[in-house]
Amino acid sequence: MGISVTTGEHDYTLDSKNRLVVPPSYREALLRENGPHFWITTALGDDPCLWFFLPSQWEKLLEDFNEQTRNVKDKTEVRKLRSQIFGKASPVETDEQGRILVPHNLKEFAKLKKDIKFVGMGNKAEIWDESKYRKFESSAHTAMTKLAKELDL
Amino acid sequence: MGISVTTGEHDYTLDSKNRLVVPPSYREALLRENGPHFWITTALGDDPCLWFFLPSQWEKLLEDFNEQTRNVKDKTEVRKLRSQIFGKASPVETDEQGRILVPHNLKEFAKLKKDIKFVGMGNKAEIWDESKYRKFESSAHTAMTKLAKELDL
DNA sequence: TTGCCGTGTGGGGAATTGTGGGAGAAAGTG
DNA sequence: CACTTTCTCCCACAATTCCCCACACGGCAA
Repeated sequence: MGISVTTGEHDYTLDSKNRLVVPPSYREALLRENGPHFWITTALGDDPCLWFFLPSQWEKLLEDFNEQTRNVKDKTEVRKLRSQIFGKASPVETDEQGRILVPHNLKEFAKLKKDIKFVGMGNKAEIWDESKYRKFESSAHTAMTKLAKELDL
Repeated sequence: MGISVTTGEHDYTLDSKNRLVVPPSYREALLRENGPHFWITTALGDDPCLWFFLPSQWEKLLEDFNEQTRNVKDKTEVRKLRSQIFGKASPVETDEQGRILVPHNLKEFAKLKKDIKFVGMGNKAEIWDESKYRKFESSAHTAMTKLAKELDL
């Protein structure tokens, strides 16, 4: 399946009505999947960004989650995790101009201002406030440089 | 099977007459199911919140309950659980503005004040007092971060 | 060049949604 | 019985959301 679709950086602006353009390649991919809508949610790690999925990518995430939590004995823990995944996620459709509406709580979570980075990651996309992304990128770069030295590549 | 309906966080206020708005997507789902009403009851486990169901979700809960308690030896415990879930359950209809009336005992159980979080969980929704939910959320988030690393998401 | 199309950005206005309150009906109380 | 309280069915209204339309810009083909 086309990993080529979900790569690359895209610069957009979040307007006063919280609308955000989805890259054309994603819209085409949605059509190819006959999907009804995208999925958007908070990042599950430590990064203050949002995750954005095609239907197939979202299904995959759910499968992985079910797989991983299948043999957890204490189901209250699993319920907590469910609340993180489902509780934050929203299905989003594009308008005629190819824009989605970013839910308030997600905009809040990722501290999105006006300038937005849309970053393809293969199995998902990430949505970043542009200034936050620059900081993250540079720190990621130094960490990577460090690792590169140790790896003797 | 539209799991897509019951997701996301929704902020509402419980008014002086114990009325609470149901998110529009749930109302639409009820119409699609030709259902007469929603179901509301106390949560199982330790969480001081309410559970809220579409008719189809309620049916599913019934089945799952019977299924999973079939080979429990101590039937007294099963009866207690059953009365906990089904005994306190109420069918609830929306008024013209899309609000349900929260039963006294349930409001009491979940310690609901004014600010309410309505949280979709895929197979149900949870109704939380907003301040209680914030605490629960932070503990859930750390658990999720841990899992995210293990899952390599 | 000129015209056309896809794309990104903005805005107006109608429709929906969320919140509150009033008046009468029903139910509980002395 | 009278009287108070609680419900229930309305109505009102502000805020938000949704559905269009407008337009600038750039690539591309005739």
